[in-house]
Amino acid sequence: MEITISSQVKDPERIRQRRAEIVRAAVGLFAEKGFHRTTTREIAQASGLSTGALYEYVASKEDVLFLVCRHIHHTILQQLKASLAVEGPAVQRLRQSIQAFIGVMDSMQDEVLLIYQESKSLPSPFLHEVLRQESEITQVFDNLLHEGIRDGSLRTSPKNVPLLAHDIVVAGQMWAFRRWALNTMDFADFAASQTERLMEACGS
Amino acid sequence: MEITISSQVKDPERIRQRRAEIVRAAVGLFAEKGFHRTTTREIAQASGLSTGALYEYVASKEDVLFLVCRHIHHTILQQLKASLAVEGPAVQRLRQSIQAFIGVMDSMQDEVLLIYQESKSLPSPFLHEVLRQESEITQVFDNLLHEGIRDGSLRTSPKNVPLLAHDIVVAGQMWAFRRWALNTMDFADFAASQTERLMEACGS
Amino acid sequence: MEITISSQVKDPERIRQRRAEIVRAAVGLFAEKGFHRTTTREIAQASGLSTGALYEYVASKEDVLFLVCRHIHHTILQQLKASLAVEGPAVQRLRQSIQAFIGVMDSMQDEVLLIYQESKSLPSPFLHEVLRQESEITQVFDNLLHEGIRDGSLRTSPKNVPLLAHDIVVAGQMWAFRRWALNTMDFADFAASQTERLMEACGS
Amino acid sequence: MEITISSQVKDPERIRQRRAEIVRAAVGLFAEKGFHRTTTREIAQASGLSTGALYEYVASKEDVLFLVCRHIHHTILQQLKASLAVEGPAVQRLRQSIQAFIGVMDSMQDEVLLIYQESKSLPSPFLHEVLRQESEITQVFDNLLHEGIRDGSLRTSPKNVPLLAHDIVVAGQMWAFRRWALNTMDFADFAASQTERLMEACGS
DNA sequence: CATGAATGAGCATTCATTCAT
DNA sequence: AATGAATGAATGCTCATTCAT
Repeated sequence: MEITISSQVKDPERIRQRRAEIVRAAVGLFAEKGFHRTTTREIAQASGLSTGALYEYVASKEDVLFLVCRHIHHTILQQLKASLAVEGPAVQRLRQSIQAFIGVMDSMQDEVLLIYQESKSLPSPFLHEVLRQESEITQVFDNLLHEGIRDGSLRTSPKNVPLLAHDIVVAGQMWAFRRWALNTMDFADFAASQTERLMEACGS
Repeated sequence: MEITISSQVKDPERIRQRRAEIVRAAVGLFAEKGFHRTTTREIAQASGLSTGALYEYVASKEDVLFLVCRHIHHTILQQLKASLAVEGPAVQRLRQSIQAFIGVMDSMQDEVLLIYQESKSLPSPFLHEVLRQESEITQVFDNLLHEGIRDGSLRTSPKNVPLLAHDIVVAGQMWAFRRWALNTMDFADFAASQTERLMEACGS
Repeated sequence: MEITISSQVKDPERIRQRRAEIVRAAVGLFAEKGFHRTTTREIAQASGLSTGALYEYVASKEDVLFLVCRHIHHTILQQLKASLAVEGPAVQRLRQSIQAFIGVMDSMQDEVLLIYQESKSLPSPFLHEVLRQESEITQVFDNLLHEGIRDGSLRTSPKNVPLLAHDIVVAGQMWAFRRWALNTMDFADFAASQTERLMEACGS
Repeated sequence: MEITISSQVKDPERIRQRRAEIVRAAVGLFAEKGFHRTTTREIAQASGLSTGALYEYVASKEDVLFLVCRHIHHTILQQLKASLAVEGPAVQRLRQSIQAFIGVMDSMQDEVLLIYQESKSLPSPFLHEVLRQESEITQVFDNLLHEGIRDGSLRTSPKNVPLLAHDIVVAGQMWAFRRWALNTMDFADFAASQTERLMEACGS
């Protein structure tokens, strides 16, 4: 199910470590100069690898981009799901999750922007996997909204749910991709305003 | 104020015509394969120019990208401003503009996506100009919101205005940049839902 | 029918000239160091072209190899066919052709060796064309043999013809590909001996 | 006299076994993809060795090619010499040897082709040894021809002998290197025809 | 003004060989 | 002896830009 990136190296633990280094290095480079303007030599060097060693852990530059995108999504999803581990009516968990999500968007501005700008450079199967992961994020809110409707804590129609879920995600991500305009604004204000607006839109 | 792209050619009308061709060709190519994967040869050919002639109307590939972005913004702004030419309370003009804007986003999906994905490849002065134009779009809604507060047709605080304006723009643009997920949805439904949600958020 | 090698350049005469240069340069390099040990940079330089210019006349290194092989076969065939332009019984024209062919093998030792050693590096469609051309050479002798049988100047069975034709070709080519062993021998002796032996085998 | 390929390993029997594996693997790979397109990794893997272990039995990729060529020649010579162990006039042993040789060419088509196409990649001292072995094969026929002249079973002049010996070898090898054209022919027919023709050329 | 051939720096990727473990 | 990860020079090819005609 999960896409597997092939490696020449046998030790899985070493692969894990080196790829973590590669991703760490590449996020910085891609965020700074973009995927196409970053050379594999730069990625290798910034990862502490030789030109050739990079290709022992990855089969192409596109593989690196995919690893980067996947890592970003994993991180976001993990933090988002952690925020769900509270008791109470769905409306409360929804608010919690929106706040958590916006917080993650703040701490991962570069990464979110990167996905917006570079994922189109992914080969088709990789792109689909990345979009699937992006959908998974939206799905978290989709599920919460349905729960809220079921337990009566949210007053909105199920037919509004899918779009509302997307609105939530986009309202959070914009802190990253419209940073150039929103940087005059205090993050706390942004987070509070967006949360309130979204909660109301969801019928809280 | 406006950035001027230099040209070897004297006749301004010829420059206008040729650049229109270049932009038309480049929008298609950039949308299809991205800025970096498009070659200047392809742009020239698709514009009906020779490789060399392209460089009589433009000094670099980045110039082409800038012309493309500027043209997209001009088109959007023009259509958006046309929607303002109605009488009545601001609330009514706001609704009109939001609907118009979402309509434009639908008809310019490729172009909007293009700006999201490729504007980072612009050299700094160009990028700033493009962001200024993007702000101009937001400003349209910003102004309408302030008007609505002044004429009492909108019940919201002025301090909410900047973010609300951004929310409106992003809520429209997402039809373009999340097309991969929203394509299961009918455009009319999308437009209606977003308009309602945004109007309520604005205190209509 | 004939395979066409694509070029970015429009002027066919210029293509002809430059490719002639490329072939001339490549024959020398391939003969000296082999196809794989020759770099495209070397080919370009030896052709009086820049690295990039080479690729205006050819799409890949394999294209160069094909052009080389085709040129060699064209030259051989042309000289071989010139030798047929005599009157008289087939037996006489056969002898003439064998002598001419062996003479060509002598003057094109490097080229014949090159085809033996490098044609396997051709992509499949090119390889087939090269083998077709090689067959064309054999066919010349095949035809002469049949003529000789018909006009009674050769006493052999038609069923022997195909193999005899190959024997002739190979008996000539060996002057090139077994040069390392035959270089103790005088060319005139070689030519005379092989011609006699082949003529007898053909039933003259 | 014999060239010795150095090894890091002490035990000669182990060297023998491992090199036999290497040769077996490399023949297949070289025949399939050629010397240059085969990687040392592939050779190692196909030999059941690790990348590093390969270099304990061989000092370079060229060493492998040499071992391959030498093994091929050994096999051919051994089978050829086995065919000489009959009594009778030289003419009879010659016929026997030609038939045996052509049979070997049939069973070793890939190997013979390999030597034709790849031996030029051998470093000079190796190449000379390989050519010496090739000469040894020719020498078998050279000797038989001289014997036949001495014992009166062959009517030809000693001065024809060297070239005749080469003709025999080449006439057999062509079954391998012109396989692409001769594959329409039955092997038995080929063997019979070539044997007759060669015997006659030798004055039987 | 227009053409399109030429330039050459730049890039992703490969692979023979080495060497620490 | 064996392993397999690491090295880094080398290579085929691309493409933005220039400039002679």
